[in-house]
Amino acid sequence: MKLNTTSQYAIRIVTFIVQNGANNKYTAKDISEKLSIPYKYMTKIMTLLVDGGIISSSRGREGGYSIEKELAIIKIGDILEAVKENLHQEKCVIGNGSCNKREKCILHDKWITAKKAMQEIFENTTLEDMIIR
Amino acid sequence: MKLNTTSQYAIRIVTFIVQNGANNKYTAKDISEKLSIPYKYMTKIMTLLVDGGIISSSRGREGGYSIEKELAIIKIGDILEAVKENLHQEKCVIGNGSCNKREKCILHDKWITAKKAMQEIFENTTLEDMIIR
DNA sequence: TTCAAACACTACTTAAAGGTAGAATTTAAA
DNA sequence: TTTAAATTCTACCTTTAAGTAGTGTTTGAA
Ligand code: SF4
Ligand code: SF4
Repeated sequence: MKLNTTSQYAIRIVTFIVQNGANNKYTAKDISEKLSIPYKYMTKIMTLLVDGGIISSSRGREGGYSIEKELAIIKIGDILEAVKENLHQEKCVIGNGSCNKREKCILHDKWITAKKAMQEIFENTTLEDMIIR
Repeated sequence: MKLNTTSQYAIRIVTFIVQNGANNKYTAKDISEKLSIPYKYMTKIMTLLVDGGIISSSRGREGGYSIEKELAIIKIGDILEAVKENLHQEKCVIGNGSCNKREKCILHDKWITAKKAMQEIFENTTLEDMIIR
């Protein structure tokens, strides 16, 4: 029961930047060393985050990554979307497709509760919320 | 955010048997057709469930699978354990290893809530609970 | 006692995720 | 204007999960 590695890395990377000052510039080398994420793998993820509008990058000497958007408008879910984690899985883990509005198993309500709790995190937590002061 | 395919199949298989009468015998062919799970893949999972003590099997003509244990003592978590799903992941998805009792991020309490809800399902739901009457 | 119907075992193939390598491009300091 | 430091692009390798194939073993009805 887990997010895939890419998603976990993505969250850690963004969190790291937010925590250390979102507007500062961080090089790929710096981030990969600090977070112990393989350099090449990390840069691949960075490109996804840049394409997804989460992170802004500047190339060349003195270049690096930063976050220029308002932290309050970027949500955890946006990060996951940028790295293509499938957030809105329709079928429940137990679902065989045969259950519906009328017939549901006893797990249903419990399951929905757990699912909601997860999605609440992804959809309502912004980067602003994640700063430890 | 999901259980792996093997685990999902396992839950569906056991649920199917429970739902249609746990003490009856079901052949691999029957189950794989009814649930649309590849035959060979399914039998592999069945062996895990048999080894894990969830399912009992009888070979030969008139053989098949059934559940002879008390349904009330088998938990969803037991099924997942039998197919080797990693249930007790220590690190949280955001965790970088640096957080601890004293320092925790704002997500922590929400995260623990969601995690607990999941584990509650796995550890407290028995097969008995899953019967739709 | 035969033999077909069932599960079990071993080994392989395919697909997807995770990870690596190297060259191309961009940039600004020297 | 050179050059080193940075991101980006394309292609490949490795590992793990998912799925397939074939053979062996067990069992009970005929
Ligand atoms: S009733 Fe709800 S919990 Fe049960 S299998 Fe269907 S979707 Fe899943
Ligand atoms: S404080 Fe809690 S939620 Fe935040 S990273 Fe650490 S374990 Fe995860």
